[in-house]
Amino acid sequence: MTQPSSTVRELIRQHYSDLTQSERKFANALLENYPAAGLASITIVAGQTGVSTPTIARMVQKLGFKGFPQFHKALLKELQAKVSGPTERRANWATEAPESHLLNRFAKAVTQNLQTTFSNVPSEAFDAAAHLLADTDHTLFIVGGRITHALADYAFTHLQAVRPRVIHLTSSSATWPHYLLDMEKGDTLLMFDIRRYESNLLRLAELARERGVEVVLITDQWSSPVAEIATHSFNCWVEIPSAWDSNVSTLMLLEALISATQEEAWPNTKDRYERLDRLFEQTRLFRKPGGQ
Amino acid sequence: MTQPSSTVRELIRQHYSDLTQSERKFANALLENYPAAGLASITIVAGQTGVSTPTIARMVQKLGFKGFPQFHKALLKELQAKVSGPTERRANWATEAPESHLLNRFAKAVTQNLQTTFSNVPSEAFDAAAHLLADTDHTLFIVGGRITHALADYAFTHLQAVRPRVIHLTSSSATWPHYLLDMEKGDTLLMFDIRRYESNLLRLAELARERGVEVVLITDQWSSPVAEIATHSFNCWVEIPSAWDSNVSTLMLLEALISATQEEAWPNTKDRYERLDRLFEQTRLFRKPGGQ
DNA sequence: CCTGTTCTGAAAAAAATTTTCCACATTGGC
DNA sequence: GCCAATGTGGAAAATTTTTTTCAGAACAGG
Repeated sequence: MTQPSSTVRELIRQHYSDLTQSERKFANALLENYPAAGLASITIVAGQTGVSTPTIARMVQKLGFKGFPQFHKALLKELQAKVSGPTERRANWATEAPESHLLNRFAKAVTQNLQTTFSNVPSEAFDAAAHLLADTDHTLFIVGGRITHALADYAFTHLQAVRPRVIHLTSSSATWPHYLLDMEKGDTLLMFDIRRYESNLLRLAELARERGVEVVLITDQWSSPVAEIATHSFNCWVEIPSAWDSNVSTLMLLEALISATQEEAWPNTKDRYERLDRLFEQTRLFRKPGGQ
Repeated sequence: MTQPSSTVRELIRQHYSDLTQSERKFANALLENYPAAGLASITIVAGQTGVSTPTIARMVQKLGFKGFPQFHKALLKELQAKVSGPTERRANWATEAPESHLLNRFAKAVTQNLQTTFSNVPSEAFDAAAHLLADTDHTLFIVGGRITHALADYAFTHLQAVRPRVIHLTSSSATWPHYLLDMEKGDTLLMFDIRRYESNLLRLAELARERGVEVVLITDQWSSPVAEIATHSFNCWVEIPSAWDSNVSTLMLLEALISATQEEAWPNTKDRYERLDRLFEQTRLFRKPGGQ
């Protein structure tokens, strides 16, 4: 029996791991268009999702409802409570929180940043940079600054899964000379430098350049001084109403780059991914995936 | 025939004078609880209003619908449009690259994720979580998984600037017992766990909980098992057309949380920020900012 | 008080929706 | 590569919903 306190949304999350592929298809559709996507008849709902009616029927039973009508009723009750509850206006995209809530202000700023960042990425440079990152004939070095260290770490984790010969320069610049020693012509250095730009990153870039290393730079909208010597550099809009900078757009660009790199290197990467999966399986560090 | 532009609400106003007493009873009930009161079956709707089914059927025909099902569909469409409405404007924000370019496909997916994530954040839980993170009377522990380690790192770097008593649990779970030793009732543990969920994180959360530690969880749309014991948990939409998951929305939620934390702790934080600035100045690790 | 009109809801008929059953397809293990 | 187990959708059966019909109630006006 469905507990009175739990919303359908919660029920879906609770039972998500029990759901089959087709059932998840509906679950996702519903969560993305909640609750409207579940309020039509089971026939229509199934048609919109692209699955059969029995699939929907089975799924709502898994959630604990006796049948689709009961599920329908539950959704409706939630909708009723929501509308009559606080104030109706959920006009803008956001939570039920008022316009002035930090969440909404934040959403606005971040969206703006993403949009500007995207419309300023030159696609040829992007493709070229992805090509460099996918070049397994040479070594790829990654380095970040004080804040961007975490981004470099993220890039390293993913790129290491995609290709061999990836090296993460630890944040302590004292060790950098050791890495420089191993850099060769044709290697690539992926750098992150957003304000306050760090002088030792500039020094590192200069020395790498002298060795014939290609430098790919991800920086903010004002451009780090490294941009002048980088092979490719990308600007990310980072300003938010706060004392520090947002790295959401930076991460998005990075992920897009990783994705492009992966696409380019796919034939090799696929095998690598599967091996990685098996290794994780063996070390039993991870449970079976909850997701698909 | 129902005009495509007019809402049911408008139709009711237009035809109100044609309606009989019983019909108005339903019209009022619907307007007061719009649109939920009209989205159940005609039988239920009639029952709730205290009139008979033929009355409802006659009325929706007066409004211009062919039958109740068509009326139902119109209401549903309005609801759907309302939710997805203002955000739909993804316009032509993108680079000069063609629609099919990876950059644009990526932008689309990420935007969708951000939007869905945002509209699923419960603002009370958000505020409550920020309150926990800002509580300097207790220690704040931060931990992430294999991929989310970078996010935990990012959170640590920022929160450490905001407040004292922040501890980052290194990714090696072998050392976690040491940290558990120091956890006390009222402390907070900020966790990141996206699929594939890691069983040692669940164990850690359980042990922390036993010690009376508040657990704030940031997870994906399918929810880590930790969610069941967490004090507050937040779902981030992470799916992109790729073999791995995007953490853009995760980072956004994290940054929003940090921002809220900072706002809450500001009187104390301000001084802390200024001291940090002076320290950086002294160690000369950083140049003067290039930005504003 | 009667009559004609309008309104209303019970009940039957019609039209759907939902559920059940079963065969086919797909997946994962050996 | 085969077999068992599981997942999926078509189609019929069961159920519910919607519509229609129609008889009686309410009301206004004479």
